[in-house]
Amino acid sequence: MNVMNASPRRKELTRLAAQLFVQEGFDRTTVRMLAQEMGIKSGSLFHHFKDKQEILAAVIEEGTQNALAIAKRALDESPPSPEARLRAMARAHLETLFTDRNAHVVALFEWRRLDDSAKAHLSHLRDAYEALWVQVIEESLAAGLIHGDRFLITRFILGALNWTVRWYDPAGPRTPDDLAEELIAMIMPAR
Amino acid sequence: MNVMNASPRRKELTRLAAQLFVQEGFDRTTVRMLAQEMGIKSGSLFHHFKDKQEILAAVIEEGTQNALAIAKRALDESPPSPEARLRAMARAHLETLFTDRNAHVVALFEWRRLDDSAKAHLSHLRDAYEALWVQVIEESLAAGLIHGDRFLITRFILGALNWTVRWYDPAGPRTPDDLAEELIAMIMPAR
DNA sequence: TGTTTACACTAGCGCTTGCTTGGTTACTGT
DNA sequence: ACAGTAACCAAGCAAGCGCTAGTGTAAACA
Repeated sequence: MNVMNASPRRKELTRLAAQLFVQEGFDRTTVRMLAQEMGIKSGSLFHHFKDKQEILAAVIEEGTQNALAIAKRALDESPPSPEARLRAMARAHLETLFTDRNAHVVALFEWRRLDDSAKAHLSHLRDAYEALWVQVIEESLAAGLIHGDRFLITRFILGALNWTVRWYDPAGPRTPDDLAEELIAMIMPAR
Repeated sequence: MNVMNASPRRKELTRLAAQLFVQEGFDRTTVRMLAQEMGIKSGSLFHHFKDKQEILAAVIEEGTQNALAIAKRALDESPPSPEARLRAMARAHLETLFTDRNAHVVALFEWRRLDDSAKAHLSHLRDAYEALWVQVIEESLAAGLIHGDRFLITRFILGALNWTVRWYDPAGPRTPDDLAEELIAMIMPAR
């Protein structure tokens, strides 16, 4: 087997796997389907990945790392005001869903299929991403921009954003920025 | 096979199935697991249900019907003010998640596993439930209680509420009513 | 030039899956 | 007493599953 490196071939395979996992779900996606999508036979798959689990972990790792990178960059480029930073995070979240939708959806809805060791490894990445949100929300609370329970507000906002993958249509009239704008407006009292 | 009636035995089996579907997911729940949980052999299962799909449909139908009934009752018993009705809907939604969690979670996360005909049949129920939300939100908009895009606000609120199944712990310090209170406070400007 | 490495193939093993079949038991109304 | 019926069981089939073993080949490296 190839070592667990990030060969370009492996990256492409991961991208294709993400697409299939979204279409069919992890359990219903067979190694034969994955292989066919990749233009090889099912046996050859195990040259690139130790087992099916590892493909899932690779998909989720890439998606989360991507989301983290985009969010960090958005915060760096944002004006320092709490409101601007809040808006930047919401935009970044939805931008990820737009450009890297497959991996993100898999991360959200197939997380429980990971085995324990993969979960342990990847939950750090996830926590790092959530920590960005907690920080930005705390700044907004401190500035009196929003009010309420820090924990609940974080969950509600992330819930509203994550759920967008269930109904948002990129081909529709609304841009991701429209959504971000509306969400911020909804949670900020009187402006 | 038993006709598709609602025999008491079938109801109990549906309840147990919901629990397993939540624990393991639909695909990973085998008919043998279901049968064992029910204290019968796997073959006997097909006396009560035509196939595995039908079990899923039964679970989702019951869950949605329950949610609809609870929400309707909550609205009937609520004071007529838009704010009270909004709060009543949020409470009802979370109450459903608390008392009938399994069926609700299955409805949310295993919907795609339904075949087309079941989807067509059940989506009417789903739409009826969402219509209640749209109505209440429209009343709040008309009363100037909240502002913004009707469609987006509905989606954001339902997203935030649905996502609670991912983190809310009924054994924790917060009651469902606490959550409802906080959510309403979050989206209502200045009070 | 000879050796290694990356990548793919063929073939199939051992197991699990959803579901069927044919028969048995216990109860119910006539 | 007897037919009908709901509920179950034992046994197993056909298909599909993840994964392995052994081999071939072309390019890269020594």
